[in-house]
Amino acid sequence: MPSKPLTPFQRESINLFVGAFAVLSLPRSLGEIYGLLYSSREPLAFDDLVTRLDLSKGSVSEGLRWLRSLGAVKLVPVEGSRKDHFTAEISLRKLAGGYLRDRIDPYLGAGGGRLASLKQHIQGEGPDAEFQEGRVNQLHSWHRFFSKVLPVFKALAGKI
Amino acid sequence: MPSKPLTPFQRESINLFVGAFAVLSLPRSLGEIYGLLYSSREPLAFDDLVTRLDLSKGSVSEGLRWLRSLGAVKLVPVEGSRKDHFTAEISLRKLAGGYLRDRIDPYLGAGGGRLASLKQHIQGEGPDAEFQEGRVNQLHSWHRFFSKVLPVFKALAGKI
DNA sequence: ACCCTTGTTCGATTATTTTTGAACTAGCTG
DNA sequence: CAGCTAGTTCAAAAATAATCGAACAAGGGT
Repeated sequence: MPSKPLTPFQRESINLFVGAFAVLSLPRSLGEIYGLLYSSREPLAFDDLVTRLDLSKGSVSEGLRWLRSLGAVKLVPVEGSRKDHFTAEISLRKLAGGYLRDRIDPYLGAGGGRLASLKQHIQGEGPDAEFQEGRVNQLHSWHRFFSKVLPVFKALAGKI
Repeated sequence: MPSKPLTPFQRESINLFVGAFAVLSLPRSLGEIYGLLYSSREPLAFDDLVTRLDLSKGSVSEGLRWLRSLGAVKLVPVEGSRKDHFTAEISLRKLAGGYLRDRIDPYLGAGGGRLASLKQHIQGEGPDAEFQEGRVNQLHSWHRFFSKVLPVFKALAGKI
């Protein structure tokens, strides 16, 4: 029995975020949780999420863990309740920043090492070796590009 | 029987691209195909990909279709062969542009409509309605942000 | 016209990811 | 301390996605 049915505004918001999360290949349950929190004025308790979204406790627990580690959801204390309550983080800086930090930065960070290793494996003579060097150089310039652009992106997101 | 074993340089390149594709949650086979083409000086025929990567014809066919539709791989004519031959597109502008065009732009493009629809569903009185309007306004500003920043990103990628 | 060779399509299979649910831990509360 | 309530964990189930492979076009070449 859903304790309190979702409002149309909440349902639409949830759809919108489910879609946005899907663009990043993230599971539906994350979009639902974030979407409901985003469209709710009051912080919601753990089991509001379970009952109103009709998800299992397990999904909500893991979903919240993921969203919190990203910085997309905050735990807020609620007067007179010992339940955990949550709200959506609505700073684009933190949302986008968290995603980039968790998913992109690690790969980019390891990129330098990977490129050095790739360079080790250049082999052959003449045109072959030159071709391979050209590729490695290009990968370096891609790496530099992303290393410069992503921080700028984060900074711009902070202006919103 | 693998016709011609992969060179260490090719194996490393493939790993690198498998990882990069994984960051975007794209399947391993796409990374393998792109990685091998990227690290091969000569265009490769369809069944070079099949035998050297040990993938099925089906996977290679669908993988190439996907990569081509993105603009990441080009079909090139090869003198005296009626087989299709392929090379990697190495312009970052085209790679990133193709990905954004296919995966992000459609969502962003539909975003305007979705937001208008969300606005329709605002309901309630006083603080509730104000809260919901606030959310819709914020979503609009996020939408504007991405609509401005992504083209700039594409333009910058063209400089590489 | 009839074979090859080349590549595509698409249902079946396999692998991976997501979700569930039940057992468990933590720690308040009376 | 016993009994609740709140939330986590993790193995199993369900759902989804990726890959395979056999049947099928398309279009030369002889």
